[in-house]
Amino acid sequence: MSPPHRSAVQTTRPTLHEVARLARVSPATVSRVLNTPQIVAPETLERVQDAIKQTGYVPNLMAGGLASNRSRLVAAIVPNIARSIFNETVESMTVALAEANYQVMLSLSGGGDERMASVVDTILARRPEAIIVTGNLREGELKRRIVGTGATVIETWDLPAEPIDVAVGFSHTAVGQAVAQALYAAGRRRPLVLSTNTPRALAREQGFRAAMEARGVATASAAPFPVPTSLAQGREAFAAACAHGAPPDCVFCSSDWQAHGVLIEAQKRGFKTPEDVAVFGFGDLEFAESTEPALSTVRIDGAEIGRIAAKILIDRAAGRAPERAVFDVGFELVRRGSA
Amino acid sequence: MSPPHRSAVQTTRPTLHEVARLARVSPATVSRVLNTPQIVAPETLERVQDAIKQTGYVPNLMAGGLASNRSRLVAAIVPNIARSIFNETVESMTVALAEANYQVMLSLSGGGDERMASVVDTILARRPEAIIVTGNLREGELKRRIVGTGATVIETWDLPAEPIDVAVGFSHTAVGQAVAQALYAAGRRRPLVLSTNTPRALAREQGFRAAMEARGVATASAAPFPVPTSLAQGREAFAAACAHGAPPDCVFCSSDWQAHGVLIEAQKRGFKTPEDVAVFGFGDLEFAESTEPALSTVRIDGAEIGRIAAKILIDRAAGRAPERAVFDVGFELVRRGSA
DNA sequence: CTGAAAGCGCTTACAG
DNA sequence: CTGAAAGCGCTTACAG
Repeated sequence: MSPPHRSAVQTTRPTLHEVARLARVSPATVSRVLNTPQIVAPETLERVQDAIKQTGYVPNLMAGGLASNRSRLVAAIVPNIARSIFNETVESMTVALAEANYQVMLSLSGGGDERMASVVDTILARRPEAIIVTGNLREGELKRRIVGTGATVIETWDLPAEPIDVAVGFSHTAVGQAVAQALYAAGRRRPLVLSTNTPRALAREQGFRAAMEARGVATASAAPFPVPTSLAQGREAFAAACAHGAPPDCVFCSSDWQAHGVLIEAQKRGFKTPEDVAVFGFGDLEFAESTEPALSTVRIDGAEIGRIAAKILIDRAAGRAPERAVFDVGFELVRRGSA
Repeated sequence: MSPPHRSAVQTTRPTLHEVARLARVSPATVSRVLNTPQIVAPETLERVQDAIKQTGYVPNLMAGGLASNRSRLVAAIVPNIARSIFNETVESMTVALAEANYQVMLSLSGGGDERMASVVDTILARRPEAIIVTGNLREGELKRRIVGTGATVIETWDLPAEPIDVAVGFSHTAVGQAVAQALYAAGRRRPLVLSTNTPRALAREQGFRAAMEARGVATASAAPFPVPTSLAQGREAFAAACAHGAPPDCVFCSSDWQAHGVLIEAQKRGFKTPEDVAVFGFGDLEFAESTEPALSTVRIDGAEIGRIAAKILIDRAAGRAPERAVFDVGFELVRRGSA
């Protein structure tokens, strides 16, 4: 991909050998300066570092990774990045891993099973030392392929009963229960749940429904929406709910987007929030505190999930096993004006 | 990072040599099957492909990249991914490049100049064949280092007067002018502009201001906000504008987020939109059509920017120079209820 | 159409 | 603390 019309440009980079020659040491010593500086003599160190600066040398990590069998690469598989709740996790993990000289390869799994298969091949071809999964890694061939690599596998944003390796997340069922309890305590008896077609959103719905049922309250639900969620889904669902008999007196949404949509539609239809209808979101996205009224929601510390994942990886690289197989970061109910 | 407590697991992957042995061909032939299948005999092809399937062989791209001096890697530098307007561009580029067997490395430049420097080193260490920049690549050392690699450099989301190499974007000045013209034509004479501290947002503001001035109208502006933008910024800015004498009769925001915030705050203060105050956003984010009233805004085809960037890279890899140095994807004024 | 051989730029026991 | 040497897993002229 080197541009033909610029082929005259000097494009060959200095190698470790050239640095070694300039510093009058062996290539091995330059390698040590780069990777284990503490074991090289101070004067040598300085001479080599000068040579590195002088030549503008940047190590070739393809060569380094091949020789050392350590790619210093972590693969993160997410459904998408356009409007993803996982982005904060990926971002904080990327920053934390960068300090340990690891780089994150983002891979998009959205777009169906065929794409997922080629995504996995593409990932494995780079020999990542760890693979972070958000969303679902379904059973089967792919999972077996990934596990077979021996790489650390971290599942995030959920607490699987049987983690593949290590998991960092929280209980979606518990979230549903907690919201149901709060809404019940506030006197709500005609709940509506908006869900999506993901296992985690469905787990929240189940938790909610079970907790309401235990209190003798039946829960209505809208057909699961596709992800990513949207304002439009919330508006649409609330409008539909109003069309069928008695409107709900509270709505538990599967995202703050949907919840904001419910807020807008309810207001347009003359409902007062929270008096006539209480609204609960999920995610505590940045805008949640700025809606009118401000959104009550469930806060997940996505950045913390990323930080913990990074720590696990770094510890493993240093030969320390993780303290446990499952890390529960919990969640927090944030009560604001809408419920 | 191989987990100590699982060290008994078979973690060595099959190599190209083993595939070759199984298929009873030379390693070179296996390599050809992988990279230039059209030049190998049909029976040989089949035998090798069987062996690949049987062994579950996945090529090692560190080795391949080292040997061929082609990393098949494209670096994308973005400020952040948590709430970034560039994500659609990155996503569409990633998908388009995947089909050509290129992988995108996402790098986060946010967090100041020191981080940017180490980000660039990290990128260069992987020897990407191309580097995509969104946001700003300021002059100086870093830019020189990047250009020095000989990699294709694509600047996106703007039309620089002197592109480093190739640029894909649109004119922010023209956007500002177009919005000003539309608002003026709608009879608005007390405009307010909300901007951010980025060169592109400032260019839009300048374009807007100049176009209004040419029509004899002065433009008020709020102090530039930091990115990423938010609902809160819009609410705050509109509240502040109302505190100082005559409120604006139209607001041009630097994002749909801000615009939505203005909508909310205006409504809360009893303003009618668009009668009392017209609101224009920027970006045509997914939620823009679902606000109340629906948001008038400027649509940018971010995915198209990504697709064009991918095409340029693929063409270059095939030895075809891009048709031109600057690709203008334009923009579209989307008139909905708010202006 | 296929193979033998050299080499890509590093790292890492091993020896001193 | 440092160097010589082998090797990581591929690709690619070159020769046939």
